[in-house]
Amino acid sequence: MGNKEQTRQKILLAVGELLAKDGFKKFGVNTLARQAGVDKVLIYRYFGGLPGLLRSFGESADFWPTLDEIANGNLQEFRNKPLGEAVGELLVNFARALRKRPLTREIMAWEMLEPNELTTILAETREEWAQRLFATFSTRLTETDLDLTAITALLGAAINYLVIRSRNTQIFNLLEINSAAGWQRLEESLLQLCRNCFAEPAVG
Amino acid sequence: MGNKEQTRQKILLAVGELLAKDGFKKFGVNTLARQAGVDKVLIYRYFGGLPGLLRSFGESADFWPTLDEIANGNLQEFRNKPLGEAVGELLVNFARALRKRPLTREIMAWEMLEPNELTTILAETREEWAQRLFATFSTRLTETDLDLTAITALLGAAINYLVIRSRNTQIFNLLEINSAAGWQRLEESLLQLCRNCFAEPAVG
DNA sequence: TTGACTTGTCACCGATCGGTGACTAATGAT
DNA sequence: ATCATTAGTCACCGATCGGTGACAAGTCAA
Repeated sequence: MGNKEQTRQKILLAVGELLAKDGFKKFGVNTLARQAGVDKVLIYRYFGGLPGLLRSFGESADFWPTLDEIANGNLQEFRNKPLGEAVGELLVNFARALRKRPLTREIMAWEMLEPNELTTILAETREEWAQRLFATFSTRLTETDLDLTAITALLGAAINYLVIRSRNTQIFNLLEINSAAGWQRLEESLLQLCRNCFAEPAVG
Repeated sequence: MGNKEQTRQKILLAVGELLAKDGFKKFGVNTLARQAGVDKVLIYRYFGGLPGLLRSFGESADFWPTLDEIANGNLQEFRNKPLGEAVGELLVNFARALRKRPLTREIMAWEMLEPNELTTILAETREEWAQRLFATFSTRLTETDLDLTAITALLGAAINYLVIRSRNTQIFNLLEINSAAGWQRLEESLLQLCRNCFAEPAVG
C-alpha cells in the first residue's frame, strides 16, 4: 500500500512536467493521471479536482521571478540610477528571467486564453510585484510627467507577448524572436527607448 | 433541394459568427455545423474539412486593417511628418483598429495557442504589411541610428498583448486595460515614447 | 481476531469529439 | 420515361473527455 503524501507529490510534480512537455492544450485529468502514473480518482480525492490541484501547485512552485532577481540582487542600487536606465535595465532583466522559465511562459500563454486557478495566482503575484516595484520608486515619480504606469504596462506587455510568441514562432514583424541575436536587438532597443524617453527633450 | 453555393456561404458565415460568439475554444466541426444549421458532412464535402474551410474563410474575410486605415487614408502625408510622430500615430491607429475588430482579436488569441490555416494567413498578412510599411519609410531610415524594426516589434507586440488580454481581463500592471480611460493613457504614452525616443537627446 | 479506516484499482457513465458510409430526394440531360 | 448526378439527411464508428461508485488490499486500534 502506498503513501498518501508521496502520491500527492507525484501528482504535483506531474503538473509541471506535463505543462512543460505538452503545454496546457492537452492538460486534463486523464492526461495528468497518466503522466503521474496514478489513478485519476486520486486527483479528486486529494485535491478535490483540477482547480484545487492547480491552486496547490501554484502555491508550491515559484514560477515568477523575484524582485531581487530582476534587480541583479541589489534593488537599492537601482534607486540611485537615472530613471530611464533603471527602468530599462529592470525590463531587460525581466525579459531574461522569463525566457529562462518555460513553465512560466506556458502559464502566461494559458492566461491569454482563459482564467483558471493557476493563472489567477500568477496575475495576483504580478500585480503585487508591480505594486512593490512602484513603491520602491515612489519618491522619484515627480522627476517626470510621463505616465510611468502606462509606459511600463506597454513595455511589460511587449515582453510578455514576445516571450510567449517565441514558443512557437520564428519571425514577428520581420524580426527573429527565437534567436539570441533577435533578443539582443530587442534588449538594446528596450534600453534606448527608456533612456531617450526619460531624458529631457532637446527642445521645449 | 437546396443550393450548393448558398450552403457554402452559410457555412462561411457561421465561421465568423461562431468565432465572435464563443471564441475558438469551442470551435469544431460539430459546433460549426450546428451554428450554420447544416449537416457537418457538408463541411467535408465542400471544403475538405476544417483546414480547407479556414483557408476559404481567411481569403474571404478582411480581418486585418489596411495600411490606409492605419494612416487615416493618407499614407503619403505620414512620410512628411517627423519620424517619431509618424510611428506613434500609426501605432495608435493600429491599436484602435484592432480594438474595433473582435474577430481579429479572437484569431490573434488563437495564434498564441497553435498555428492553423487561419492564423497562418493572419501572420502572412501581417508580415507583408510590415514589409510594405517599412518600404514606405525606407528613405528616412538614415535619420536615426535606432533599430526601427526592433522598436516597432516591441510596441506592436505591446498593442497585440493588451488587445488580446483586454478580452477577459480588467487590470494589467495596475492599469485598466478594459476601459476607454485606460486606453487613453496607453495611447498617450505610446505617442510620448515615440516622440521622445526619436528626438535628439539633450546631451550627447 | 475483529472491525473501522485508508489507499489504490477498476469498470463504468454520459457527453462530445472528428470522421465516414449508406441512404433519400430532387435535378437535369438524353 | 429513364438514369446518372447532385444535395442533403441520418445513423453510426472509435476515441477521449470529466466524473463517480464499487470494491480489493493493506493498516491499525481495540
